[in-house]
Amino acid sequence: MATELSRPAAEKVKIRLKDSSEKEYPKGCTAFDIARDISQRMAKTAVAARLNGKVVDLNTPIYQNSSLEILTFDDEDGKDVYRHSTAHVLAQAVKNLFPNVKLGIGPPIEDGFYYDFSLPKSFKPEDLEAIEKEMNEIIKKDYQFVRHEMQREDALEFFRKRGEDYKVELINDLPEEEKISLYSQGEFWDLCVGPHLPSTGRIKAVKLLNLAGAYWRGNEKNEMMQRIYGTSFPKKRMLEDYLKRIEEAKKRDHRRLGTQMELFSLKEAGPGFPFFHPKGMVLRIELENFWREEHKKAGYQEIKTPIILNRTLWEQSGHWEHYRENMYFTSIDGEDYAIKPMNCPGAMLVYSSGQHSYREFPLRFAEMGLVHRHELSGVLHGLMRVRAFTQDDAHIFMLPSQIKEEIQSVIALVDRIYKMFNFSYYVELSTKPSNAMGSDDIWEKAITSLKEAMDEKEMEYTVNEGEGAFYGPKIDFHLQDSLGRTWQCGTIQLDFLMPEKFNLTYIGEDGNKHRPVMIHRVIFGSIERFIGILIEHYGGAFPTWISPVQVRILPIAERHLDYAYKIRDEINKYGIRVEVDTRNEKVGYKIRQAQIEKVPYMLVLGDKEKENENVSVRKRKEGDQGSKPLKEFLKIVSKEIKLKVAE
RNA sequence: GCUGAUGUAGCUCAACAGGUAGAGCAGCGCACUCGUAAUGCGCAGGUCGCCGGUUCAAAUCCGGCCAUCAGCUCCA
Repeated sequence: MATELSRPAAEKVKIRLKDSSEKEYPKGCTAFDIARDISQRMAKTAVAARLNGKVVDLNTPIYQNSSLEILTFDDEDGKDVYRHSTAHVLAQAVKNLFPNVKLGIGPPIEDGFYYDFSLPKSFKPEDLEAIEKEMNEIIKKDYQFVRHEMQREDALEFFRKRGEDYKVELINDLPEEEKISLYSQGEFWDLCVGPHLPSTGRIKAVKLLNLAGAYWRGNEKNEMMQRIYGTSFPKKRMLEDYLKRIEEAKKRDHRRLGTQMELFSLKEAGPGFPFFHPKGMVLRIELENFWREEHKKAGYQEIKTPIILNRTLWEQSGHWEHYRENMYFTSIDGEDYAIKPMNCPGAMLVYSSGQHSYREFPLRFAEMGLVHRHELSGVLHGLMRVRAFTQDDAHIFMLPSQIKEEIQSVIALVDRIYKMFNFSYYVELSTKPSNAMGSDDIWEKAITSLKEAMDEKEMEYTVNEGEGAFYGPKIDFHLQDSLGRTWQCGTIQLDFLMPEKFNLTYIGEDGNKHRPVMIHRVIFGSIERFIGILIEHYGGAFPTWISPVQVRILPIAERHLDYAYKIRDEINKYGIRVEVDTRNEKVGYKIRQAQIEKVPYMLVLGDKEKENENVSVRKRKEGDQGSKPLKEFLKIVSKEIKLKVAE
């Protein structure tokens, strides 16, 4: 094909490249030809191409004037093609080793790929090694990935004959007019839209990571398949770096750090019911104090509602019908009671215990409410997913005309609080679920309000169809843990239904009774989950203002203990959390301990300091800061704490 | 809840092929009195997740349950 390029061809096509330069190529040339024309390096690193906006195989012939971008592993789409092709190699390897396996699907995902298989015997971890070896054989053979298009009936017949029931189901579900495409490499054929790498040999480093069950098509009513996860890279070194990164991330795991730093613990005695230890409590109380300050400033009033309430209330709120599966129950004097899974009904009762005027609106009731939810045993995860947690809740009652502005002010509060910790977050809009109460009209109205509020602020968000609460749509704020898994923290839910159910009213300008609109919202989400995220975000090295121990005094020898205690008492007077390492150890040892425990400030005290009434300051990140008068140190630390400096 | 894996001292992990448990760190004691990431010696610490079975003998083999981990489903 290289010769074709140099041969004068009758017909040419104009190709506009990524740098918006334009060049002519013979009609029918491929993206790969053009990559080769650009540079040797480009030809080597190219994995696929974007032709007029669509990602295609490198060997796709081009017959029309087009815009073309050569994709490499560094492009997100290129990465997907690379991993997707690796998934096909995985499927081929499994098929070679276990010929009676049935294939599910095998897409690329963030950081890798997976493939779902159905096989009577279950894969053992040892099998992964054998499969990986087989994959490397397939890579070595450098099979071409070849695209084939088939008539629907032929494709159905093809997979039926091979006993690939899942593929048959997939084809049957494809729209009538859709072209059916298959890809083959060597003997292996798979239903696939593509695109793919030119050949298996392009895959340079593969690693199978783990094994898990996954329901066919993500539906728990379907049979469970065996999913193999893996990843691949164009360089061995990149794979090693990736694996190292995972290892490092595991060291930041809040469950591990939480134990090490004595923040909290989880016991068999109470699965999903975390125990907070003194140091974890310090962190928690600091967060709550901060939260109270911010909410007072933002015009919220705090309330507290009971944990246990009568069944009739839950019937009224709709929880009995829509949320019973997740609730715990008890009985008192022969009557049914429920342990609250949400705070809203309590807040409704507070609202309805008096008359309200439109002049009070928006009326903001905040509540640190402890809720219990029966989560499935398999989903429990440290502090991130528990069965009892404290929501930093609020219920805001207002006029319909105040919706947009109020939602925007909650969004602003979320943003302000998250920024305190340098969190980056992403936002989802969740719409009407299948078990919802209320009419489509009301839902439509609520969803539109949320959209408008966000669009006006030019926020980026994705829409999560059918994932709203049963009483209203919501805006969700997601934060990431150390492994990049995301957890929903903040949420803003617009509710026209609860006020209806509880017959809430306010007296309007006209002197008549009207129905208020309500917002449910949390910012931390749950204090427990938020603390989990915080631990992983900072790797345990918290900003000074929330550090359980802010200053540790390290006396050099026993004779410096008295001076250490004197300094400690002095620091204590400033409300700074300080402790003395009284152990009879060398200073290097004490420093190591304090470093491991991520104490922000260490004060080394010996003869020199005692003599000059000084302290030697060491910061956990910067190291030795030299010695200075205590007063000066106090000034620096107090200011850092007061301003809540985030590192 | 489902699939797979794991469960031994406060923590991290050993104990080959059944013969009633061992190390490092942490803790405690003693000596050293020390200057910015581990001083030395000694002591103590275990219902081997729980229940049952096989066996002369079970941490080890088998069954049930519980918890944890990864993922699926679900959610703050």
